[in-house]
Amino acid sequence: MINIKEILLRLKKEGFRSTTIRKSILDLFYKFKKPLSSQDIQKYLKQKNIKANKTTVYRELDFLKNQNIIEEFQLDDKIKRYEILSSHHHHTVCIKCREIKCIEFSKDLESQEKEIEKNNKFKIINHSLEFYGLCHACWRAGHKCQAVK
Amino acid sequence: MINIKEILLRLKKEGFRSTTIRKSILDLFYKFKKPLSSQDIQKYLKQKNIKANKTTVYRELDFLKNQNIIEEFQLDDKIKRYEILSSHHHHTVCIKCREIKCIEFSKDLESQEKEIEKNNKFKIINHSLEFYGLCHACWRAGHKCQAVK
DNA sequence: TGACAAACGCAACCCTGTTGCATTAAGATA
DNA sequence: TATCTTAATGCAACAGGGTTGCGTTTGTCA
Repeated sequence: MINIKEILLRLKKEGFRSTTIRKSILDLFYKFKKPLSSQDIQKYLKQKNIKANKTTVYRELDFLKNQNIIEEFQLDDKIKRYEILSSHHHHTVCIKCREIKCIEFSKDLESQEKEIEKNNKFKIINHSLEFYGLCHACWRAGHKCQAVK
Repeated sequence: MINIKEILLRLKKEGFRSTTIRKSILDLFYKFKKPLSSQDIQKYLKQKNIKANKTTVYRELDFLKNQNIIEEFQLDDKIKRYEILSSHHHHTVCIKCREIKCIEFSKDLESQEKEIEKNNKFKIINHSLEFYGLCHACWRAGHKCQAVK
């Protein structure tokens, strides 16, 4: 995984600038190592006393996506989330506290995908696979108070 | 798969009514046999000259979901989609024309899920798995004009 | 046929995300 | 270091999916 300096250098070579907001957003992705939404980022920047208009954040995320630095994906809500572009992986999502984690998932679906392509005359380019359930804390809490939405 | 009459009878027993809009929306799900969004339904109802306010459609979808008649899911956009609650399955989504199809997918992920649960201290309740790519028509068109977003 | 609550329509609203345009500032060049 | 170009930013207004409050309509049952 390349670091922030390398990213900024690469961008500089292509005529893009190294700004406070750009650096801070990259910092957040490297610090949290988990999917972040525009709202997450706006919140964290505010905490760090970095002023950034929401438009700027949306545009920066779009920019980083187009530069293949981060990737965008969707969970079971209407919020776009982003994370540093890395090897293909999946997520667990707690349906109670909404904690999202990246997980290892060795099993590849390649042979299945070939079959699907054949049976459905469909060229698969990528797939999304997310697991919804309860994180450890919510699972234990659930045992006590039972009600889980 | 139970039919519309049975559904309406069950609802009636629980004190819910059999209205034009409710019947029409169920008709659409049975007719199209594929995921529908609120917008899809509003469009089709209009075509059939059935007046239905968008609020009513949203509320009816929510109602049918709560009655475990349809289920809600999310793809890679901000639109909620619904389909008749049936056996667990997955979808192919054409990234060009946005055609969505339900597919057979025999391979179950159970053993993988057990491993994920153990490794991540996470209780899996369900998962989503969708395949994105090109349908037959778009794939062929792509061969001619090449550019695929 | 009247009464009651489920179903409905309408307007106003919320939230995530986008667009147009004027302003600011990074960083290359003189 | 001053100047210049244009990437980056802020602001206001907007777009689209979805929700809420509330008054009205209508299905159903006694």
